[in-house]
Amino acid sequence: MSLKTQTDNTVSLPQQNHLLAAMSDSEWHQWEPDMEPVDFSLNQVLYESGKTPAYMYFPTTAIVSLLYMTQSGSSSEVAVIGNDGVVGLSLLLSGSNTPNQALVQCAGKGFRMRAQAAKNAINREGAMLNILLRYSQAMITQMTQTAVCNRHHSIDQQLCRRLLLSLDRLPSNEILMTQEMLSNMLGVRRESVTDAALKLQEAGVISYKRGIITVLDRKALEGRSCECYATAKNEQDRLQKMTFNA
Amino acid sequence: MSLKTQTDNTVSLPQQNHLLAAMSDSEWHQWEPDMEPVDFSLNQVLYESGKTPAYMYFPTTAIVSLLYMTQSGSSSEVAVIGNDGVVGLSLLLSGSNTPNQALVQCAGKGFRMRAQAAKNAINREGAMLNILLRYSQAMITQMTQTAVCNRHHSIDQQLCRRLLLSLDRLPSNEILMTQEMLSNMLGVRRESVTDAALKLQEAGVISYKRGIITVLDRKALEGRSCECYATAKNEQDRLQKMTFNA
DNA sequence: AAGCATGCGTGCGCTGTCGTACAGACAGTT
DNA sequence: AACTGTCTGTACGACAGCGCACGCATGCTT
Repeated sequence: MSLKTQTDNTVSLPQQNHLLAAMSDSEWHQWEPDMEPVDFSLNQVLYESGKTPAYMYFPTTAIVSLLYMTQSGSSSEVAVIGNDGVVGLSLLLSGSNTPNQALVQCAGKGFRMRAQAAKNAINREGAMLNILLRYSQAMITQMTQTAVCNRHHSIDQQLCRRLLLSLDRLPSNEILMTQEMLSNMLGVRRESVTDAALKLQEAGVISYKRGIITVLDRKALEGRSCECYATAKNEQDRLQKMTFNA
Repeated sequence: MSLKTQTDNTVSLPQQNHLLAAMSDSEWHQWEPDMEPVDFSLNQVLYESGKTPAYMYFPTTAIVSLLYMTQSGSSSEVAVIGNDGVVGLSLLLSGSNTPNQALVQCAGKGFRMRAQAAKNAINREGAMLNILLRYSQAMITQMTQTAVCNRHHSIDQQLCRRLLLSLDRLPSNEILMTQEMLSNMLGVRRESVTDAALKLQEAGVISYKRGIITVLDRKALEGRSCECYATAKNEQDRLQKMTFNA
């Protein structure tokens, strides 16, 4: 794996994560002592399927995806989490494991908090509980959309949607992602991704170069993507707005 | 629609719903005044996509499915809710709407509570909050599994899975469901359901008769279904056990 | 500068599912 | 007993996506 392995020495601020940013100062001071900065490296596994997460993770520049592995070895991504969310919701919802794997899709920074500390913090019943509940709703929306998309839309459309999901969580228009990674996320053959990506490239929407995708025309990407992208994004934005107006 | 339209005069008890049954007596007494019995009729819409649910519904003998409609008019079921759960989780998670429709798939009884009363009750911070949170986790598992299943498994397998989901929530081995209803839930053509159902019938697993499916060999159904059924069920059982041991 | 692993492009036959169109069977109604 | 709407079965061409098997290009390594 040779995709940009340089270490990033810049500092990341907690407020870059939307959920942490939504906390009041006073509540944040309660959380802060238990919160530590972390570097996420590409393909790092944050937790395995069936195991209880040891931490709750709040990405700032990193992107994590929740992958489900089938018995036959193929995989599918069911949710994408960036600086808009948190990894380890099951600690809030059940204090226990989930049947999927959390994999770092884009190296970067973030913060984490030990499972027990997170549970304690949530139980202090501050505003964070509601913030996390609303995020759970956004997560459910995303999963719903994934299910529907898997049933009804073409690989071409799904690729566009997936690229937009990454794009929304990145500062630039450059996505570091091989076609093989994309195929694992979409749950399709690598060759199918090649085909779809070629179409996009020929149309001048993206340019692809050994694991580096540059998005040239975002509007076109949105146009070619299925409704799923817009629907999930609208819902996410709506819930986020509620959080900041609370 | 002529599938058994007789009115059922038997009484249904709140405890038939697993979530209500898990409440302590003292907490139940706080909820009881706001809880009213309801009859769910076949194809009744409990809430529309995009609207805020007016009630939280706790089915006892009825079965409700959450359907997502695509722009092109096709639909897909993303979750099934029977006496094991509650319809209207978004009232807990965001106090607001969800992008799907709740449709009664099997007429029956249950209880309901006005949205505001439900929110108030939850905010009293009894054990019910945790019960509902755990159920949210089960719901997420079910949706995850639906997404994966839609991607990787055949219609034959999915039909088996779907029949088991109904079977688990019904007292008998008879399911009242036309092939058209099944096709709407699975998000496939009605003819594809016919094909799959014929295979099952020829193998002696079910017998099909104008909207009445009789399951003859449940084990065989489980064997022919994909892993998704077992996975989701195990997780659901695990969470339910946690609830009752709490 | 050569070597090698990784990532991408291509071809081909196969199968599952779709779209469409229609025919037969059953149940409730008059 | 005939009628009508609903539910189920059948047929066939089209095609998206799969599995497999290559070949080529690129960029890091030594």
